[in-house]
Amino acid sequence: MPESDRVTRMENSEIAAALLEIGELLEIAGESVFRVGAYERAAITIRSLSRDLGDIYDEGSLKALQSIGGIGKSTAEKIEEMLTTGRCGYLEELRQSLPASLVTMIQIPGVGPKKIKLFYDELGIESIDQLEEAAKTGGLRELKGMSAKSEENILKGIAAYHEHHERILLSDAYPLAAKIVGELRRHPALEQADMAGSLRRFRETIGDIDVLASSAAPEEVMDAFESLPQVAEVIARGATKSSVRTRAGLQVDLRVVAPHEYGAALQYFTGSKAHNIHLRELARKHDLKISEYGVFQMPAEKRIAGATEEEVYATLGLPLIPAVLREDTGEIEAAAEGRLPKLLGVDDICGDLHVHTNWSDAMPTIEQVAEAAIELGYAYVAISDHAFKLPVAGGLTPQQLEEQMDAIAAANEKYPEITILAGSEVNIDNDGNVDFDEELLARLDVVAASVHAGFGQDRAQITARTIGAIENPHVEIICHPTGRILGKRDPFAIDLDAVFKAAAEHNTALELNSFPDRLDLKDDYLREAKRAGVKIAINTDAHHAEQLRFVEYGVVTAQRGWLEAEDVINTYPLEKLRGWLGRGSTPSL
DNA sequence: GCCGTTTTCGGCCCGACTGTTTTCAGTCG
Repeated sequence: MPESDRVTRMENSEIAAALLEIGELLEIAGESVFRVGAYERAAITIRSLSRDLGDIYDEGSLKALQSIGGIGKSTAEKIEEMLTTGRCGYLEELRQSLPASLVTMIQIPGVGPKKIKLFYDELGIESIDQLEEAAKTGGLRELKGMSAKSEENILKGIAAYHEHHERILLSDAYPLAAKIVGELRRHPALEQADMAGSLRRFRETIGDIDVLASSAAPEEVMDAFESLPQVAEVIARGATKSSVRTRAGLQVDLRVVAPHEYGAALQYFTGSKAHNIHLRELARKHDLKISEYGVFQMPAEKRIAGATEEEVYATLGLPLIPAVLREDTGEIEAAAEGRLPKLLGVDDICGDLHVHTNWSDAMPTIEQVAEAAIELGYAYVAISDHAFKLPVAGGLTPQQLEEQMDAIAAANEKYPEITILAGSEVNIDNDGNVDFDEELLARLDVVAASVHAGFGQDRAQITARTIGAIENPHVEIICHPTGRILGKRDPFAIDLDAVFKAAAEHNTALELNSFPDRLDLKDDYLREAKRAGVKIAINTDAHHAEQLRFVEYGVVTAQRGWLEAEDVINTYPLEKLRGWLGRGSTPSL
């Protein structure tokens, strides 16, 4: 296919969005929940693909599309239409019968497809603003099943939507959740408490915080929970469950169960939804029923497990599946076949290969970086400041880089307990070349290269640039390969498949940037990279000494990508790392 | 709409809470 056509071709994210919208419109129209769910599942699957649907289609046409799990004939045909024409006739038809703006109302807490349909049919309401107006003027209470109370709740839901309809970063949610769990654990009536939900799975963004507790006195625990200083409002309260909204606008759900049910509840409450559905389907085939209360032998409903998660999985003949893997992307099959990965941990990390100092745009001195790295128990840390073609970040000139190498040599004298590596984060220009001449690059311990400009370039160009850097024998790591910033900037249109292939061939590592709003490469892509034989470097890109601790977010993301220690070059001891870098064992002084 | 070690048709995970319901629908996770 000529490049000019390729540029206009719909991308995975656009196709996924179209399928999701189809599902949402069908849901509002009152279609079967299974049909709706099929579109939703297809959209989720497509979002997690690292390969472009266009490439898959070019290679194997409709049949290749259908070989993707959850995509059948009908969806494959719609994808084909979108790829070849850039349009989806079925979606356009649906938009004729129902206004597309209705789908945004699904995001209002407490408002679902049935009510949206009701408001549209009876009152012609098509937008959140119109709904708000109707609720304020008492226009909804006349409708069947509605009252003044319902209007009040809808207004609350709209306020919550405006305040907080985007997911928040893992790094924002985690400390808050840890504090809440910590406070609950101090309560005398409490037996156990843990985070659950997407937070326990360490997803990169979090919709709400789920907390699970066990106690013989649930009322007391829920009272204590609702009295926490962070709580602004109690949304719902039942016998076992309490939902609150924090002052920051975040919803926190607490579920309190009996101690003997804790494992089943933790399993259920951790999710993901798709993992649980798959697990429960599997259970049914074994004449078992899994719920948050336990595992039951059917049809007698005899309870056979539930105190621990291990027990729950064991009833299906499975080992405990780590929470980070529970996304129904093959972990249940892998567990059954005894091939779950041996996930790496923070303790496996021996050093950080991408840290900035006050020589360029960051705060800490070389010495402060060294001390922070020593505190983390690292064997090495690489100073990789910006290079001169990025003047906005105070990039180092060749002269300054040489001076910095001397300063690093001096710091190595001062801190014998750690090896400070001389590195650089060079810029990949439009032709795939990088800063500094070969002689200078060769004298460094490690060179990392990044795309820092031209994010909007087309796929061919941005891919070619990156591959140019991968092929450069002096470049060992490609930093933040997709350039995304969560909530701010989309990934650029890079062909990761081609990048993985080149990186594997030239033995160039790709970075997992641990900055909480980057996490780039992301989990799904890490897994694809591993399959392609690519090595990963889990770096922080720290600009403050404290940010070296962001490595924890990188490690959990790596776990979600099924990575093992051997896949990650900075789990290697110094000599092995030097061997991999191919720069010999003589420090560059 | 998808899918198949009971099926190419007939299923599709399971339960809590709210509000307005006198037995349940809608929403949520």
